[in-house]
Amino acid sequence: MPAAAEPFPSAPGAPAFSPLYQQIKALLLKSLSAGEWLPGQVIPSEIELAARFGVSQGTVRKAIDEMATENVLVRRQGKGTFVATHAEQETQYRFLRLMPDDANPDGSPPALQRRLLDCRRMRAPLEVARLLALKSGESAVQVRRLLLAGRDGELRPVVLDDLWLPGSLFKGLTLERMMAWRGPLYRLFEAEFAVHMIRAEEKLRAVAADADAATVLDVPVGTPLLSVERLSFTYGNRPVELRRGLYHTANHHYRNELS
Amino acid sequence: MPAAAEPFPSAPGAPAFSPLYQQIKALLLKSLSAGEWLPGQVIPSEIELAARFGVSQGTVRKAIDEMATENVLVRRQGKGTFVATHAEQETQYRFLRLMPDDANPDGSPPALQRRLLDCRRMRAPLEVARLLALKSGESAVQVRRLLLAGRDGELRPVVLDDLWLPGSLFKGLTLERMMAWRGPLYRLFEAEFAVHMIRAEEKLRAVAADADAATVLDVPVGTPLLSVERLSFTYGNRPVELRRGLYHTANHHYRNELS
DNA sequence: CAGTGGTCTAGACCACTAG
DNA sequence: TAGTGGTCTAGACCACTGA
Repeated sequence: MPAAAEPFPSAPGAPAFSPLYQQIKALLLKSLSAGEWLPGQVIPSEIELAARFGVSQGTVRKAIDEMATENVLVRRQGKGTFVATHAEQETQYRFLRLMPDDANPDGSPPALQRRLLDCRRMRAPLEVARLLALKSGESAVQVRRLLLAGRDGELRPVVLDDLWLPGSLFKGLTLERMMAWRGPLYRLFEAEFAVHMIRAEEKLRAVAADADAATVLDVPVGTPLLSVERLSFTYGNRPVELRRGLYHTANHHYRNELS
Repeated sequence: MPAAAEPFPSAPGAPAFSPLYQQIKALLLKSLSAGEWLPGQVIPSEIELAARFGVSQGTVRKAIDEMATENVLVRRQGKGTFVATHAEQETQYRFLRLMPDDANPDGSPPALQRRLLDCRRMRAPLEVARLLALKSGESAVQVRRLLLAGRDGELRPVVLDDLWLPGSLFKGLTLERMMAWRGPLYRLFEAEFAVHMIRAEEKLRAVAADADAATVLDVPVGTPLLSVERLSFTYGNRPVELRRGLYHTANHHYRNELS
């Protein structure tokens, strides 16, 4: 048995009186945000972690259990515990709650096509800077894109998204880079910019399509659209993306579960 | 120690090969739906339950843990484990995600007033019967009500709700009964009709206000409204309420968390 | 087959609540 | 003080994966 770390008689920088498994959880999150284990990769086994931290396997297990229910880690029996990613095909878009009206619950993924419209760097607008916790004057990357659904072979626009990202974190991000990418944008962000979205808060509203949105979404001006304002966070509750989506909900809806 | 039940070598009606704690969970749910413990009441201690079911405390604990994260039970250290209810003031409306735009996250409750508009019994419309799993021709109760928010002392309508309930479950439900009730409707349903909503599925859309909704909500015809269609379930995944809400989202929004 | 997570147990001690 | 849930441990065995 290695000369494992002390069971934290007085934890380093931690709240000092939190349960052991919470301290373990914090340490695991630290390793995750430090990039010790990348999205999609296995983390060490429970036994190894228990030895490393000098606690019992049960305590490590409880820490991992919580992180698994938070969708930060994914357990796979017989294989190991993995860092959650936005790459898995089962949940094509992990954060997109849009469903076709005719889909059976928990059925097939929406199967959407993406069309990138714009990507530019700018000084972050005041509101964007505030929500992303940027200093005034810092740069932001703005991306505009469209999602289209196949309707009897013909594609119809369904979602118009405007994204703002902290310029400092997304240095090499260009339209070309995104156009060449297959798969979810969040996966690109993980792979190329080491920015991993783990949580998001959304505010939903009904709004009327303005001239701009109406043109892009191919609907009459004034059409009711579902406005979805999303603030996404990475490890440590750091906001790293602001997104405003306009959903045309004629043949789709936003699905939610309450309990 | 009582002559506790066998550890279910071959479970009675259960899936037979599920983990013990899942069987315990099923048994607890059976007791809950049978009304052995009512919303707001304490259930027996973990030690008692362990004895009753003939398993270890840890196994009961794991069953209760899951039911607590599903918001079916609520643990309170030092006091016991309680059946969840819609009565608690902290979560005034447990299933209502509406928030004032100016509220700080996780802040004060919306503080809404209720105005009941209508309550009638009828043969369930086809679509309602289908979603509530009623036989054709069965009766349903329809309720229409308004929620209003205080805007500088003056009340403005924010939500128009239409509810459909299975007539067989809500025999004595009248407009007068509801008007006399203080507190959430779901609490009334628990207390008077033994119907406890534990889970719901919602479908959200943006729609234009028709003449009817426009009048009641005091907005121009065509105003974009957030349509929230909710199907609520009680124990055993039994659908017991269909609700269609129209939210005026000029000064409020629907808040959601993703992970 | 070895290694992983998943289940289950038994027992110790802590933290909180209430009489 | 007694009773509750909360934490932590150590060890046994099972179920699944992949070489």
